[in-house]
Amino acid sequence: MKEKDLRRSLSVLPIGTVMKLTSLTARQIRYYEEQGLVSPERNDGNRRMYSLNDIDVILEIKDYLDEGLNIAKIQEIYKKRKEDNKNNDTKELTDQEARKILSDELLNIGGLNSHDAANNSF
Amino acid sequence: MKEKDLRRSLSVLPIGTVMKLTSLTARQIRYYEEQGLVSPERNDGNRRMYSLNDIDVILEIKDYLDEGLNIAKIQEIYKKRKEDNKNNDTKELTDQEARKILSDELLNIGGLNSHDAANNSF
DNA sequence: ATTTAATGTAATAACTTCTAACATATTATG
DNA sequence: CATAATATGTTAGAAGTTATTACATTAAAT
Repeated sequence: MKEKDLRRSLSVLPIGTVMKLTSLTARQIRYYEEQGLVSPERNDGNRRMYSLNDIDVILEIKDYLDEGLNIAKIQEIYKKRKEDNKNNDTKELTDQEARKILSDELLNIGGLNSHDAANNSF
Repeated sequence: MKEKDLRRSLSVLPIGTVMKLTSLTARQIRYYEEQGLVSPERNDGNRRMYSLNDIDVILEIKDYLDEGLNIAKIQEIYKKRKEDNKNNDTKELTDQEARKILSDELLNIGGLNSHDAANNSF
């Protein structure tokens, strides 16, 4: 399920959309970024562009805050989570996976646009 | 597979994103709309907002044009397709489906925002 | 009583999109 | 061939959206 991951990490949503999807204000969303909890990409005009993964993170932050955690605690959670992932990333990448990745890279030279992009369902 | 359909029909992408994703100009994208081939929603500020389904349609239009079809032909294709769907929509909705829909409606009172929305993966 | 944390608000600049109109290039048709 | 139609380009001005920065405010912690 590689394409799904791709989809979910495409940065295509402007902050206004994120506001609607999360019921947060722009101020809040930017503040969480300021605190290192999200890192949206920027388009050529310096506008923040969010991915579905970003949305998930933001909704999670919202939940934690609703539960009474403060930003500092949430930062700890994410730091810990990142370390846990480190202990997986290196192990996960082997054999079949490596072949798959190589193959994907070869197939995707030229970027998102060939006709196949359509059938990727985005 | 109801949530996926929901996701795919959420109108959250501004035209700039659609341009990047399709390699088309704003002029082209608006022209296809003018010709009745796509119907993006509008946000409160009258900006077009596209869904993933819209993107698929637009990419399909692009393909047809590349293959040498003109807009008129493409319009016919979509008209025919719409009629075919009519002969399914009424048949498809039965039994299990109906129960599922009812249940979904009950669970979703209040809209997109409750905590569950996060776990819906958007 | 203060400080800190999270969010609100305001101002200004820059970016993005909208509509409408006219231009152009390519294809179709008499 | 000449003309009409199709698809797209370009431009201009208005309006919507987002960015940054700074100051204000409310609630919680010390």
